[in-house]
Amino acid sequence: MVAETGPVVEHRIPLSKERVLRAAITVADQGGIESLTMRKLAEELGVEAMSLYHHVANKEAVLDGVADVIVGEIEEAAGGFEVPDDGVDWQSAVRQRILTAREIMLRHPWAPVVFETRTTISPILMRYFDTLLGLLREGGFSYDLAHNAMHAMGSRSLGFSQEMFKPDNAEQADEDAAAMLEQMAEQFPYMVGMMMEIAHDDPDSTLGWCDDQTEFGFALDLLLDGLERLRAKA
Amino acid sequence: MVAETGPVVEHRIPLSKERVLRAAITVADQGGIESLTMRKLAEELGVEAMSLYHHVANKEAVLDGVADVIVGEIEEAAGGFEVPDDGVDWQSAVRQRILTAREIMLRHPWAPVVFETRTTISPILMRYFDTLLGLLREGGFSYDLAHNAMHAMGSRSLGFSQEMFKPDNAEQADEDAAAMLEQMAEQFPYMVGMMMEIAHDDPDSTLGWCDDQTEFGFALDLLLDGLERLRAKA
DNA sequence: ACCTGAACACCGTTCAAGT
DNA sequence: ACCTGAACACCGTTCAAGT
Repeated sequence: MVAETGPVVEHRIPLSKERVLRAAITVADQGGIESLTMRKLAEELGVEAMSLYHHVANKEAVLDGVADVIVGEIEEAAGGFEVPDDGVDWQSAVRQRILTAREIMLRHPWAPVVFETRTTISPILMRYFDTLLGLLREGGFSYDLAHNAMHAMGSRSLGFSQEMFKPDNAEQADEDAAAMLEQMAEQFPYMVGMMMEIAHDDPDSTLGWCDDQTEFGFALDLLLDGLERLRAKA
Repeated sequence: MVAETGPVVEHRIPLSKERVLRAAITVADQGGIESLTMRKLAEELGVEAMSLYHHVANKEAVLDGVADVIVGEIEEAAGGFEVPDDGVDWQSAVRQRILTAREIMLRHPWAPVVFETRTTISPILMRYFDTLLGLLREGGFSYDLAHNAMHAMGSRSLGFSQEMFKPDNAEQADEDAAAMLEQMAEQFPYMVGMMMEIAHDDPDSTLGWCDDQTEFGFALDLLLDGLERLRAKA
């Protein structure tokens, strides 16, 4: 009883939806999204799993909330979701906004699967898309072309890289790539040819791990340049 | 004992990895990927869950196998993964191959999440990408530009649509959209403006449900046209 | 009011045992 | 050899009970 007043006070920070969502992001950042269980989340908060249900309806609500917090991080990093109403260079404005979103997503590599599994679009996420659409409109797009543009950007507009080859282990990827070079030249001639040329041009490059930032920028600008051409032509 | 010879024979079709994977695809097609559990899969095969482990190492191996079967379906639909070695119109060849992949993916809407959660690239999937790369090379791409092109296409090269707005319930989406039009004009001005124009131009269109095929084609051709421009300039 | 212990219905998977 | 029953360690979630 005597020693209880000290440390016990720390445990008395009351639970709240805010704290639960923040803790969920911490757990996912540290152990990946598959490590985010209600029990683990409770442990992170020094509480029993069942206590969480007084602040969130269920696990889906946790994931909904986590997605919203992340959009909030994007909004903060972007300095708000404002749409300047004249003299916008739409292309650099859209590029900047998407690259900001990407920065946040890089901090939370598990975030894309959370967004992809949401079944409704929350108000703040809708606000993100509305202002992105606004940048296109104020930049001279018709609604029809802007509509097509939003679909063409797809999840890339939230900073998702959409890569098919994304090893979670770069060393393993390099080993795999090296094994391919040795054994599979006749099975995958073009892949092997490409890797050999990359290795020749830049001997220090890792074979299995491309420069994500460069590749993301290439794809984004390819889209934006194509859209600008269509806008100017219309 | 007397009546056993008849129906029992049906149950004697021996289990095999092939049958397990086919059944897994059937279960996922019918109930979605979240309904694919080892117990459900066993039930589909008229067997106990534990029997599956004599033919597949674990659930991850089931998902690996399912992904391979789907790439096999693409290969069959494409008439093989050949790369004609001269006189290729790369743009229509690549477009055709990707649209074929998309046809298969539309039959298995759950497939993208299966591919996205694989941690290794299987030989047949590598073969798909190798021949796609081959189409670019034979169409006049440098390895460097072809490399960038593969990254820019990303998961779209397997027919994934990468849409952010994909309601699993079109009616619900329409209700949501209608609610937005009424209540949220000042909160999402550009979205509301876009929807009102679409509704005006095509009064029969559902607000929440766009023409996926048109949107996919628009995005794909935007990419392919941009790549052709870069190829011709180089 | 906020938190909890025990329990339930599900998972994937192991193991020893059946034919 | 192929299949199974019982069990284990995990899930998300409910409910009645505690303070």
